[in-house]
Amino acid sequence: MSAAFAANSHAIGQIPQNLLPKRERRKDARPGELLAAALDLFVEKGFAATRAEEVAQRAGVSKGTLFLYFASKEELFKAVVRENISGHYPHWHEEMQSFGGTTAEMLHLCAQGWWENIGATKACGIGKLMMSEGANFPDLQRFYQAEVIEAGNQLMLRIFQRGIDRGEFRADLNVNHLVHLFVAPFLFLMIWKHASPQAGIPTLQLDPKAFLTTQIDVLLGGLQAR
Amino acid sequence: MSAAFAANSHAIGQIPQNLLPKRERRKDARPGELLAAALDLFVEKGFAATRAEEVAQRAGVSKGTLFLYFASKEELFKAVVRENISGHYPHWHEEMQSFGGTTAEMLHLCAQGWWENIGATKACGIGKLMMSEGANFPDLQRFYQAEVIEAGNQLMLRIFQRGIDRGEFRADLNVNHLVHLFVAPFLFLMIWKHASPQAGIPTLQLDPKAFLTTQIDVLLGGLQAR
Amino acid sequence: MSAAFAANSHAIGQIPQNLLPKRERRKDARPGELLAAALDLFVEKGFAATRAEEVAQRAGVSKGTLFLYFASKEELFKAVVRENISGHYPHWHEEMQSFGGTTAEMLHLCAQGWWENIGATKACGIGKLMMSEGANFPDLQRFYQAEVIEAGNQLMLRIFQRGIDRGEFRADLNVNHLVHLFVAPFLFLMIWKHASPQAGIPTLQLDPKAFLTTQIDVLLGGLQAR
Amino acid sequence: MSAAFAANSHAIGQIPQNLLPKRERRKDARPGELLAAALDLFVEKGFAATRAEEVAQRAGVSKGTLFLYFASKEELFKAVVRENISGHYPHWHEEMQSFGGTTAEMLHLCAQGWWENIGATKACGIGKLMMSEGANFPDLQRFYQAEVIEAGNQLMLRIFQRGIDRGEFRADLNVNHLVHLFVAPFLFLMIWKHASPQAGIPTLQLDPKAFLTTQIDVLLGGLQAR
DNA sequence: GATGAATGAGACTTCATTCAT
DNA sequence: TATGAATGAAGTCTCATTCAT
Repeated sequence: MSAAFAANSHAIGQIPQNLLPKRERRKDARPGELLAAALDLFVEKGFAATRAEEVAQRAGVSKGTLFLYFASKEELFKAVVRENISGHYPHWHEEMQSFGGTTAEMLHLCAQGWWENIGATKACGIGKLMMSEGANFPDLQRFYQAEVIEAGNQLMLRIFQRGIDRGEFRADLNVNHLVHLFVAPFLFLMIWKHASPQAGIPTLQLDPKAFLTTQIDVLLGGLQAR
Repeated sequence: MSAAFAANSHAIGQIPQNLLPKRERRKDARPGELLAAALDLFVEKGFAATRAEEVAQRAGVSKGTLFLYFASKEELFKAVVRENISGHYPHWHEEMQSFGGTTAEMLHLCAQGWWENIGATKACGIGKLMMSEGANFPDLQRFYQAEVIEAGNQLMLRIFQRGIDRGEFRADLNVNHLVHLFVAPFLFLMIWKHASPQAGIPTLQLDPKAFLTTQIDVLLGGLQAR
Repeated sequence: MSAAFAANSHAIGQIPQNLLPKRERRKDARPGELLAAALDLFVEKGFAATRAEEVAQRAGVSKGTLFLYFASKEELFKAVVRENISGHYPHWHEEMQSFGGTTAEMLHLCAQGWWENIGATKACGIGKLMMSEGANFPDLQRFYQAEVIEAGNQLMLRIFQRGIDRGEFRADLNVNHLVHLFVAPFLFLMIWKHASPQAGIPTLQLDPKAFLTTQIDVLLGGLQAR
Repeated sequence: MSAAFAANSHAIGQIPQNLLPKRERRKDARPGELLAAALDLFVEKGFAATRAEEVAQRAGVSKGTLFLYFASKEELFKAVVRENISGHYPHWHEEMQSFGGTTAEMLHLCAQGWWENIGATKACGIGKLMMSEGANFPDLQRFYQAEVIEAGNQLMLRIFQRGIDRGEFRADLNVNHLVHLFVAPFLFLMIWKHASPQAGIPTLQLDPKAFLTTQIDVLLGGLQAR
């Protein structure tokens, strides 16, 4: 197992299309091109400062075409979030269901999967964006809270519950708190990544994967059923 | 010494005005009220999302008055930065010049001063704001880089140089790197403070002053001339 | 006679097609389906508010197909007008030419034909539409004026002239005025029909055919050559 | 009494301002100028076809200024309706309260007031506009229904009730129906007025005030308590 | 100095129309 | 012939900035 856990990198729901007639291929490719351009620009400039026309231009289409595929700038953003973040969840959930190893292994695979699919990619910038601008776009804030945060927490909740149910973890701890503890280092990495490039922040040398591994090991140390 | 180092809290350049006739006082107070309102709103909503009129309203004046004192929204922001961050530098520089203790003590006082004047105040949000929005406002980015980051680094550079010159610190290390190492925990606190309230970031219990003390002690441990 | 006068209801220029192979039939039916959909929507929502795509959808074809048959939305509207209003004129003209009865009978048959083919159908809404929106679409206004109003008036003119020529009507009246007098009740019915459903207009019980009959009889009373 | 009933023609809530400093006067005059321009254009071209910028231009101001006074095109329309139609209601209501004559006289004065303040003015076009375009702007439709139609009906309801209560009118009739009967000729005039100028509608000579008088007399004939 | 009315560039969004397939 | 993806002009609305008073 597990290879798959971490390896469906990008291209959620994208199919090789080299056999389709060109027009058709174009049609199917458009949303992807637009989503890619939008991800770039949203992460680069923020939501408010990204102009719809610029997204279209970068995707090589006209302004009108963008609105052909996405009803509004906010819907475009939601699609970017689904494509790059919450779209991974169902797959991760399946992986988890069919996983045979220990729950500790599972948590490490989660970390690896997250890093490879989100942490190390531009998708990571979306989290930072929501922190900066969320308050100005309540609809997006609600969407992100529900579709990314809550849903993500649910995913983790099940894993910790599995650990408890199988007797691997102590049963006397609040599972929600465990989730928060587990998630904290991921959030830290998200911030750290996007704080760096800009305003003169010094190196703060850090190997993210090693960092995550350490954090999880520490957590697991405290979780082990005696 | 030192009390002054940490205690010029707010109101840089503001004079107690309770003795002036009311009309006069109001007039002189205007820019201060505007700067306070602007700080609040910039930190709360970001630079782009803060409307000039709202700043004026919160300061109890009209939009026109704002532009009477500040040529543009960007200039207003610069003034806020000067008032709340770089405005401290000359004073800190003087403190440093006249300081009689060890350089290690000096660094601890720096940390304390920073925390009390910036870290614990709204000014802290400006750093986060520059990280989020800096890229969209190159002029501000340049200004902040020069007036806050470079100037701050110069300040620290002189302190470390003093330590080396006085034989307190090892002389075989790159002083710039030392500055970066020293500054990193401050940046971390800045991020940590502004990451919390919003999108589901968990508590991450942390006593900032103790955290800074520890970080500096660790650094000093490695710096001590043998 | 006369049956024909009143009975070519809809489907001007439409041919029974049940014997053709399906593909062919569809092809030829296209414009008719589009015209029907367009009539519905124009009457329902007005000219400006009717979107071309919606017309196409309701006709079960794509937007492109609509523009294959009609060069523009305005041309589509003109075609609707021809199909449903002015398209009747040639036929009515022929009826008139070959009609053997009195001119008074003729006028009553006109009223009946108008009511059955226009007044009682959706076509009636086109008149109201031109009253509401005509001013915003000068090209349509001109077209309607010429093709529907002027041409219709010509038709009536000939009838009244026939009455005069045949000594049935007084010869000392301005024929144009007679036409206007005759047409007024038709306009009234057009307005009345489309004013009702909406903004609180009360029932105003009215039997349109009886109303027309009465109006014409009154007119004829004044027209009779002594 | 009664003069006032019919004579507050236009200028609801407008005060002679020749004594105010020019700037102030300007400020207060703007909304009125914009409302006048908007009334003209809405009646002339309809709601959808009227561009905000055109309204501003005709009022001699810029696009931005319009939105300074009216939050949206729909709000502008509502303000036009209030200024020209429902704004009269409170005054009419007071007139009615303090009126000493018979209810029949009252109804005639209503008709006169309506004709002078609405029927004979551009305000009359608003009714026609709502009939044509209301369906496309549900929010306006609701507003108009509540603020103009329902409120107007309430006004009339009280009058008829007064007639019944004072024994002037038969008590065995549904008062709502009476209101509808009374209102019908007003609606007819509204339509009639706006049907004429455009698509070649013939003269249909009609003296509106005489028409209203006749209609009301007929109604009163049927209403008289025996 | 202070005001706040006025401006207009610029953003999002709609939709008739085109055109490659 | 039929499609439907693509376009871009045009419309509504926002807001930093100006300026007469």
